[in-house]
Amino acid sequence: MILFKAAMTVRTRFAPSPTGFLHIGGARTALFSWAYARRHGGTFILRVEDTDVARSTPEAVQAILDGMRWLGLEHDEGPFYQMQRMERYKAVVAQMLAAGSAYHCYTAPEELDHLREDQRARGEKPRYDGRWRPEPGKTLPEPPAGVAPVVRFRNPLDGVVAWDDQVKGRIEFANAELDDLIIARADGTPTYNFCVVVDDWDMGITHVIRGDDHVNNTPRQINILHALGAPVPLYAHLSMILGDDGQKLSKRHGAVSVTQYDEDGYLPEAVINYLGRLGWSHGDEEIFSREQFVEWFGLDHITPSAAQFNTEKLNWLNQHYIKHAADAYLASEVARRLAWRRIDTESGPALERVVTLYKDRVVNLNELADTVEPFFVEIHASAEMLGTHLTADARTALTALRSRLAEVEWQKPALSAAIKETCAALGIKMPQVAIPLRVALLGQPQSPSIDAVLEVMGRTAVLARLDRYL
RNA sequence: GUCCCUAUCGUCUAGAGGCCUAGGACAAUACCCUUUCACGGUAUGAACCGGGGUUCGAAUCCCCGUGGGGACGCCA
Repeated sequence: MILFKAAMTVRTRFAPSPTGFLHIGGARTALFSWAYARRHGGTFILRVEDTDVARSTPEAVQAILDGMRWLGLEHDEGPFYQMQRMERYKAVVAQMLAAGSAYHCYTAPEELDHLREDQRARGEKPRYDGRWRPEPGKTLPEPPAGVAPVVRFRNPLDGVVAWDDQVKGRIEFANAELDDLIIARADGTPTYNFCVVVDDWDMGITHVIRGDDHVNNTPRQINILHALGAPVPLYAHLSMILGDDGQKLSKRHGAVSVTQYDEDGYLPEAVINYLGRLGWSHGDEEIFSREQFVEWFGLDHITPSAAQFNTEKLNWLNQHYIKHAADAYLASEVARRLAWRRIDTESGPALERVVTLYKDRVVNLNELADTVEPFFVEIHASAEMLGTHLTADARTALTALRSRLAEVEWQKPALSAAIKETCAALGIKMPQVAIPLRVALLGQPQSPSIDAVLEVMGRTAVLARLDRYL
């Protein structure tokens, strides 16, 4: 059987409006759209919905692009900017006006406000009453002089609009619930619901994957598509992501940029994995790479209900990815972070070796940078720490150890033996020398295996640091 | 108010009428490992919102409540 591949090619899009950074909810929507296109060998399109001139900014566009790049969600086409497609929208509006599927409305905004107030007072759903809608046999009011009209879509009066939502199942709306929405403002600029329809049509979008706050827009968009004689794409509405506290995420409450996760020490692999698992599942699978996710991803098995963000689980994944990351990769991440602190990692022990020591002991990259830092800067234990750990007995032990360290072969087994011999000679236990040694070298009583620390730090640095206290 | 969506452990979820004594993961607790702190391992507690149906049988299907969310803009 021969299939028309071109006709079946999946085309998805991510269409953020540049009024702020890319937050976690938008990132998941982008991830799912991207993954769906990748899964089916399709095309992923980035479209910037910047028709709200008052609130859109170039900085926000850049922030979104940065977020996408950090997550590794590369688009195949675009970014397209709606502001650059004005001519096309205006042409379609003119076409609809000519065809009678849209009409001019001269109702002033204040009049609309009154109308809505009255309707609410009566317990009705606020909506435009169709006073300028042309009907056979109906006499329209005389257009007021000097008033620029808006253009409204002539929505069907009865019947239902329905679609099989790919995540929520069949959804139906009675046309009677829908009013005639404005598709072009008085100044001639088109509005959101209209631009989306024209763009999705022009760009050949086959699957609209977006946030579930758009469910109510869908029937209107479908009606416009019908009026235009355009094909109706498949819709998949993703439920929202709630904050860690179960509250809705908003700019004022909890919403942060995905790039903030970078600054906070998260690996993009961990964020992708976490987001992929939030609201989607593949049986009991918890840990999967970006590639594995793409291979498994589908629109079925997406949860229709809202999900609460859980930082603990993200941390767990981040820890996992750090533990399993290549040392060179980790070293470059840590170097970048230490550079933020103006710490030079070029001199001193090989960063990769230090990172190896700590990678399975931390949950994020900043913490890794914290633990690695003492290897590259002169650190001094606090007076309290010294008082507690560098007692007279401890100094005696360290002095004894120092003479062995001065000549021992600088390899873990020999270093370990030197410590054990010192303990045996003095009749003390391991911790009695290992802990003061940690404090002297790193300024803190915990560290990985002390022999490993010695080996990586190097003889010169170890002896120099010890001598400060002996 | 009206319309739309939604409901399994604290959290993310598995579950497509019998496989469910409801599984996994995070988190929690306990123990083990250990030169410290972690890591790791083992174990334990923890859920089908309520009420009606349908059916021999319901976490799964239907209806009604209730809770939660979204929308009702010349915002997107």
